[in-house]
Amino acid sequence: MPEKIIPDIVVGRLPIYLRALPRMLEEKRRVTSSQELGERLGISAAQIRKDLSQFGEFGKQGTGYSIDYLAEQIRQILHVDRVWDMAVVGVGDIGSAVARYQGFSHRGLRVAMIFDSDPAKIATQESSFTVKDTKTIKESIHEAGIQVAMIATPSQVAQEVAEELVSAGVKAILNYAPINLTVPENVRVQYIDPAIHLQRMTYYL
Amino acid sequence: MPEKIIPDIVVGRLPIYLRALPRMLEEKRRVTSSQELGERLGISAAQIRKDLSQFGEFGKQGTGYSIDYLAEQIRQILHVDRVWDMAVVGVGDIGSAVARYQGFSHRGLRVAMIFDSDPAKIATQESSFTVKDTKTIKESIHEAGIQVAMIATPSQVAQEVAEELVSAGVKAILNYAPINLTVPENVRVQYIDPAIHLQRMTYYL
DNA sequence: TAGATTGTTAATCGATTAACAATC
DNA sequence: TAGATTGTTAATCGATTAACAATC
Repeated sequence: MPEKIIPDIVVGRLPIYLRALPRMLEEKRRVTSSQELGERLGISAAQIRKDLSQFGEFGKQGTGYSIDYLAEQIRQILHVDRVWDMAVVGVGDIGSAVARYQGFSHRGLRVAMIFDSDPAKIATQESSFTVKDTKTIKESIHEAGIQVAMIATPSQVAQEVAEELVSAGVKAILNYAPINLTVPENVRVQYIDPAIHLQRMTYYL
Repeated sequence: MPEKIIPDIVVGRLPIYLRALPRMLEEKRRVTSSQELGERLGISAAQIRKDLSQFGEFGKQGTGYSIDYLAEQIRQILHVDRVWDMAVVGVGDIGSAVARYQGFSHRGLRVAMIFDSDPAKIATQESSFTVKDTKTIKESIHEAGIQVAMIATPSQVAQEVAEELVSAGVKAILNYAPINLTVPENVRVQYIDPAIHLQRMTYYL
């Protein structure tokens, strides 16, 4: 039975829907509609219904969606109804900010390990972690069964770090280095580069 | 004369093209083709040619594109052939990492001012900046004529900070707080939220 | 000249929106 | 019941790709 292929652009919107739902709960809302959610997010109601309907029927005619239930369903779809251990490579400004960030654990992710190649940093304490030598990436990550990693190294070494991570079994990489990575097609990469986002806006200034 | 409207998705790819070009120069390349650039970026050659042709004719049949010339043209299109001053609001882990980041200036941007509301931080030194009181946002930013800002505050105050920035004349906001902002339609917002990118990948794990 | 690669058009593909029957 | 809102289909819209004449 061939599994239905969901467009990547639809998958990409699910985390945005999911992020909004706990905020609505905080406001003591219990039920929402595609229209209300759409207005908050600047997305059309039709699109939200269409996206969600790819995965099942989560709403009730006349009433809308139970916020709690919808959030739980999206968590399951995205596999964040569990917690994924992550490795961070590069303990510079960004790497340590990420290591200290408290916001991941509610969202199905957690930093479990950090690496650097600088002898002055290796074996020191950073947040609640002892910095490991990047030379041990393959062994440590493989042993821990970690599949998700963030690269926060200088651009020059990002590609080789990526290859090391892949050989250790990593399947999802979030890259903070401002460079395009080449990885096998069964590995996913996402990029965070503030300058890219900013240049996208300066066009309109 | 109505100016041609360029799709936002095309504008969004220009910074990606631009980022790759100086790297090619470093490798002593002087000329490239849509095919070569496309292979590096995982984008089709036809799309790159189509995108660029929206803005002019930058290549030569049979030869390709002069890397130097193309980069300069894209910089002009994106208005990063100058340097934009930016304000950073929130001097936590992310805010200070951004304030210290050296990579903006080559790309047409520069942090010029940082703000926090914590009395323990106001007037202290952070990187090369003296932290200003968020209460002075409107006055300081307006006086400096700053149009670009980054929000790196807790989510709870991000919306009100955004409104303050807008009233000070800011037209482009990069938001690190994991929350959707509501702004007037002449103001652009881009979001950076690592958890969103990560959840987009855990779907496939 | 022969080979390569652009810029552009037309064809294809895919995503978004509008509309509405079903139904809570 | 009347009103509201879903899930889904068909229509529209927009983006990507293929193909090729032009030309360096």
